[in-house]
Amino acid sequence: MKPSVGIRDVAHHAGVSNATVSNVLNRPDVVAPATRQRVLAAIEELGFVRNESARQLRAGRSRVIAYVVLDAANPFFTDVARGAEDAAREAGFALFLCNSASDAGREHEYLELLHEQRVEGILVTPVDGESAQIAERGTPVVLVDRESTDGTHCSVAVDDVLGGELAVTHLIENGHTRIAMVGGPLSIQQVRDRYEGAMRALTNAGLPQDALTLLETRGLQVAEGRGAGERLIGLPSSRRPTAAFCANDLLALGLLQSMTQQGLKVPDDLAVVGYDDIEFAAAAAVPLTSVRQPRDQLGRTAASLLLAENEPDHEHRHVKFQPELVVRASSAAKR
Amino acid sequence: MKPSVGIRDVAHHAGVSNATVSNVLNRPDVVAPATRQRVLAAIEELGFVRNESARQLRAGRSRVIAYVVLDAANPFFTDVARGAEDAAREAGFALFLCNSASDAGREHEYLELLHEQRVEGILVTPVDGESAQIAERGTPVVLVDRESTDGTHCSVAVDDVLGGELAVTHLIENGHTRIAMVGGPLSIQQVRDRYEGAMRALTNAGLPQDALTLLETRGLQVAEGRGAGERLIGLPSSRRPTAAFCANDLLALGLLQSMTQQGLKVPDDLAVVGYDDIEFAAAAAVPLTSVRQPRDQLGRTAASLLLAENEPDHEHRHVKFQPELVVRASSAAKR
DNA sequence: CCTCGATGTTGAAACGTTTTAACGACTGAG
DNA sequence: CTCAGTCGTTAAAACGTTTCAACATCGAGG
Repeated sequence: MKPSVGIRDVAHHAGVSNATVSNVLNRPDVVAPATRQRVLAAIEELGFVRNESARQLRAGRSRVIAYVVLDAANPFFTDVARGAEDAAREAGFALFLCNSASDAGREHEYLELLHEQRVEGILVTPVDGESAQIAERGTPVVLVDRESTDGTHCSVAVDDVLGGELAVTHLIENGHTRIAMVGGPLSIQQVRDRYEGAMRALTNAGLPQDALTLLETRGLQVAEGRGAGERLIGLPSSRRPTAAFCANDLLALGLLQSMTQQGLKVPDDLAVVGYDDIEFAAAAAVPLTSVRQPRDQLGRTAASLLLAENEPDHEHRHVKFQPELVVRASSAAKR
Repeated sequence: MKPSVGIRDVAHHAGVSNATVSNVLNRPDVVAPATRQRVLAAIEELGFVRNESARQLRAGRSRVIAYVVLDAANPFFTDVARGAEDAAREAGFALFLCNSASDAGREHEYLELLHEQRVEGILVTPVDGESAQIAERGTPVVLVDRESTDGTHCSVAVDDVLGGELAVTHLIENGHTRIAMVGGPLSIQQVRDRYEGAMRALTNAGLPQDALTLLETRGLQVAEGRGAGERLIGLPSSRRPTAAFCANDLLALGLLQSMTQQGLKVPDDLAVVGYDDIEFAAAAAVPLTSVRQPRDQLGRTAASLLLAENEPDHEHRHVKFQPELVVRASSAAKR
């Protein structure tokens, strides 16, 4: 471990004061070119690396924002993150990604750490409905892909109820009257909303509530989708739904996989609709019908709102985007 | 903006000294239960959040490590990250993810920032071959999925040459003698190594070097795979390769997509082998033959090596795992 | 009654920056 | 020759913690 060269070592080595070195680092224009050269040379020679902790402690501001993501393995979130990063970077900030992996405990730990780090702001797609966890602690927080219930934060969301409605309406129009909704746990708001939308579609079409069966999963990963598929296959074909609406594309892909594995045809034996329209949806075994969300915009907007929080007369805003149904082979009309 | 309550406010409010508050935070056992309660109450009441910058400045250590990833949208890397995070968390560290998005500039910026932040250590899957960028700057660095050329860092890698060899040998055994290698840019070492392995397979089989055509792409994303597919389709079928080895699964999925879109059959018109065996490979339009890497272990091992760097008598180590071919429908034997 | 060790608490000195007000040296105008 | 204004540089005071040696207090053992 090197004895850690500091700004004063550089100063001494270049024959100037600490203040001048600091100026070279932060306001290069204010220091005479000759001196600047000398200082830069010293920095280079000593291998000086500015200590961000000290800088931040004194200067009071940080140069990073963070995004606590629900599941880093879900391409939907990495796409959102990408949008957020682009916006952040344009404003001169770096973005750190944290993965809560749908675990409320982890989420809490990360949020706590980020608050302590005094990052400039935090984006978060929370695990559970209670945004109580996400209390105001001095650092601006923006909710992503989730509407702020109590108005204590800005939020950027997509109308998930509408999304669910679009999906199931589409299935109904294709002649399905026995439909499964695959998703869970219901503690995740996105799942609840999409379910609600699905029910609304039934009502609109004059179908009974029990036309839709909820097949609750423990998570939103591919493996859970496969599990749901096995449960579906286990049903006698007379009672088996003819269509499934999945709360996200990972579930849908898993479902698809177990169907083809068991020799059932999609969409003939089971029509499938996913959610998010991730890039892999189009490349799936059967190209997946899905509800598309404006991922990039979601991220960009979230970052913008976050960075606007420091403005003097800030009012919390709630932006809501509209989803869009993308029809592909997995939900072709019933014969 | 709250006037930011500090440790001394808490101390004053609880009628103790700063030192005691600090003790409550860091060595709860050393302070009398009654006092501890009083301090905790004060913390709660004032909404105190410890300032990590100050803590780190004084204490000299950080509680986070970071992973600078080549492409956060590639599930391969998020899986590696997951392994690294698990290992880190077991050792009491948090993991921050940074996305270089295959951009050397971004990578450099993130590394610089992380050095300045004095994180406990950095994992990185570097963009280009020159690990010169990743100079020693006082913070331990471990190379992930890339072998350290000059031995200045620990590294954890998978034998990519062998992987390429496995893939192409498999194709040759299935009767293919006109093979395309899809991948790029060649500045990425993984691509070069896999290419080298592919060539070696030719040699082993006694095939001429020109049995393998390199179809260089600008990146390793799905879209690039689609592009490569279009280029392949443009060839007269007499000269078109009968098999393609893709440098990763994203490319393979894109390739697959453009094939089916143009009505070409996989594997009949074109056999396809991918690399990484990401979860989506098995769920693809045609289940993808792929070279599997031990993603989770890669991450776990990398984190372990990183955390071991602080040991007094540390020697840089280079761990190399073996890849494994997973055969699926996309490369079924030639008729 | 004195001494000793154990137990809790504390004052003050760091940690490495940024920032502010002040300083001296010039320059050109009056 | 003075004065005002620039320009470049600097000393010193923060920023909010952790840590360390020192200090009370108290009960037990002699």
